[in-house]
Amino acid sequence: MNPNYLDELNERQREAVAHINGPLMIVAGAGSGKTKVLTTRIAHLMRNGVDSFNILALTFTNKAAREMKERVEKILGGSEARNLYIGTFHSVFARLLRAEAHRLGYPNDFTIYDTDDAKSVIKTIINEQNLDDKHYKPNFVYNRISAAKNSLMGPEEYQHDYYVQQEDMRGNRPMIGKIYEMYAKRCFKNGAMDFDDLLFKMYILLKQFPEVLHKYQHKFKYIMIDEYQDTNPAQYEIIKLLGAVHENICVVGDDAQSIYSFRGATIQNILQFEKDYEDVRVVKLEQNYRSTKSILNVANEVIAHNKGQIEKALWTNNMEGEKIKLVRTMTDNEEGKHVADTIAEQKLRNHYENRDFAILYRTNAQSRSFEESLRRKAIPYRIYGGISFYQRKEIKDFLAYLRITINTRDEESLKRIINYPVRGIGKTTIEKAVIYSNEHNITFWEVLERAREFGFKGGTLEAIDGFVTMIRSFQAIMDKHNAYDVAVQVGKSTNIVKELFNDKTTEGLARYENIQELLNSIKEFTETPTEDGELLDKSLGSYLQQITLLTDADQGDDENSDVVKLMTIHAAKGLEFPVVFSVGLEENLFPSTLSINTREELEEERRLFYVAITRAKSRLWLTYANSRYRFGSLVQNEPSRFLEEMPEQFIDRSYAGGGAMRNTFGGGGGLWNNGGGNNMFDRMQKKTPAAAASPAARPAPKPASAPASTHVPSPGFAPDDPALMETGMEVEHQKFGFGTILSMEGAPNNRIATVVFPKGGGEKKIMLNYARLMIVKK
DNA sequence: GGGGTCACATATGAG
DNA sequence: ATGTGACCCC
Repeated sequence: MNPNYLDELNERQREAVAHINGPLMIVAGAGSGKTKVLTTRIAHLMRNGVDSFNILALTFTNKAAREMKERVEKILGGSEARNLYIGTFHSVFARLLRAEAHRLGYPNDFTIYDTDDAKSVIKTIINEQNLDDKHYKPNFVYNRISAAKNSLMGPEEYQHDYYVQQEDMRGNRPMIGKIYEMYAKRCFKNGAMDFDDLLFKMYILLKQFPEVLHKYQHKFKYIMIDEYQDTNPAQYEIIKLLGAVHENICVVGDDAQSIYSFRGATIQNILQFEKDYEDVRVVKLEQNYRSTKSILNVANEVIAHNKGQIEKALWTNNMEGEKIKLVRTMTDNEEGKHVADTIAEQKLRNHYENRDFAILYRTNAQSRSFEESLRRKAIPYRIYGGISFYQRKEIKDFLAYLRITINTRDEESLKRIINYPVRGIGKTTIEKAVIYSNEHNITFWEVLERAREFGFKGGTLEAIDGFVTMIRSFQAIMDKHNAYDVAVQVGKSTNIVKELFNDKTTEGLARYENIQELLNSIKEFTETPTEDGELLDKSLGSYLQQITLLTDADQGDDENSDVVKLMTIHAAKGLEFPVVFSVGLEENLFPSTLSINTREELEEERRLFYVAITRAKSRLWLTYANSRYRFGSLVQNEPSRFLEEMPEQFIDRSYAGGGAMRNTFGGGGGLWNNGGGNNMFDRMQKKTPAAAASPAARPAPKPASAPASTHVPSPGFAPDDPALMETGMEVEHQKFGFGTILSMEGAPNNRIATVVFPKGGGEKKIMLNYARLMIVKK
């Protein structure tokens, strides 16, 4: 380690790094070298005799954790760094829970449910309870439950909390407490925890088992928390418990960047930190190393509109830089076009590369117009966020096999795949099994294991037994081999890989590629050394545990790819880019209609805008459109109120036609007459590139979906009796054409044939009772 | 089972 | 505009 590492820091940074014992709060403004301070501090602790095993550092994103790990490794070397506990709240707690789960009655290889899994369970319960899912929307119920857990409120407390009950009564949803209770029971029965449980159960574990608390209090003598302004009450209490003995808690945060209240975060945690502990040392990092003076001045003035902040003054030695460019366009499509044009122009003029640009928006749905315009100009880009790879159906299906192999209690996964690929276990069978499992208070899986005992017969029994045998064979592999070996076998035994390979439609091809990508990533997992302390555990269990906690943003972000980045502002927190486009600055969109009802909500939107501005290093564009498509119809929006909060001298409005001023007269339809009476608009419109050149206003036509191979039935086509069909026969189908029966399954009176149609899309499962097949050759 | 049609809701943000 | 869930047919 460079012995002069302290010299590379400014005075404030050094003060923070050098503080070893006792509570410390680092108020770190945007771009003030926060990560550098955190990593250097870890090195400094160790240099002063702290054992690497005793340090815990918690972040919010995998990305932040990875960056911290890498930088600490660079300072310390890999072997020492490996002992540190650095990770996200969720992943670290998942790991600790995995070690202690048995105390809570959970299997150690418990399954982690993502949001979709959780909502699916909730939906099942709502239906079981015969509640109207239009009124009890799974999404809404999920959010209530999530909020409860984040405030450490269990089902009991929820149902007895006066205030909460009042709220549910007002919305006429008195059953949410009951649903919560059943949901918690179901998750427990399934051996599953959702994201919020990783915090909630962690708290319960520490609270109920003093010996566990004691153990970790003494293990983690030094605790560091990144993005402290985004912690929720559950995280807050856990930190408090863990740090209670040594009080060596170092929190780093910026109240101006608190943007996660929807996840239960309370800005109060950081505002109150000084009152939580005795003798809190507060260090403020106020020098910004990232942005130009123009950018920083605009950011500072915007955020000054919020009340009740920790007092600080962010400044920079960087040069003044260009003014912030404000752009108005007519529609969202023109907005996209303008941004793409500007990127092309800036690449030429200022020698930027694609990777220097980021387009930041308020909602994921806004990405579309930018994708189109970038594609049309052949500018490579990548979208972060949105539907994650792991949420794709085929991926979830495949993972469900792996999950079941690890944890047979997981009914959610079991139901997903019990009849995928089709094996003749239909709705009736599943419903029966659910009833038996409830009656005998055993798991769904146990019903399947004892299928004969429960009276399943014939083809159904055969199918169930076959399924059970197959899963057991996976378990046998799992006991001796790594995650990849199991996955390969799953692909083979279930026929999923082959089936997708034979599907030659565009979607089928994409699905096949996704599965291949999944298999590759599992392979990669087993072949690269694990970074976090859990050394070289390449088991299936270890793989599954981390996979659910990955986000799209964590996927192969290779530094070499030269692409424009598109993401939400939330996803951009903690990142920086030479050139930023903050787009869609319109009322109803940013600030969002859903977040302007209270001062707190509006202030959070403003902080979000602040985050957007402060991502930019040297150039910043702010854009908005007069009208945009929403739900297929055009809606008009006024410019965002935030645009009025910026200091004029740092803003270049020449592309905005003065339209940034809101209509102060309150007259209807003022969009075209506003701007405080200036007549710039007509002149400026002509200068707008978007208005000047649009030779091809039509979007490129979408590629026609793969032409379905249309089969014309033979002249004398007449379906034959299903009872006559046997394996090996050649048959004709009205649509799929000629094919050969490969195999048969299912009960005698409900047989399912696997038929390969060389010209009709490969292998198909055909239910003989319904499909009309003609025997061509026996 | 699977493919088609139609109605309908749907979209803040994310581990 | 796009995705889904219910419903119907073969």
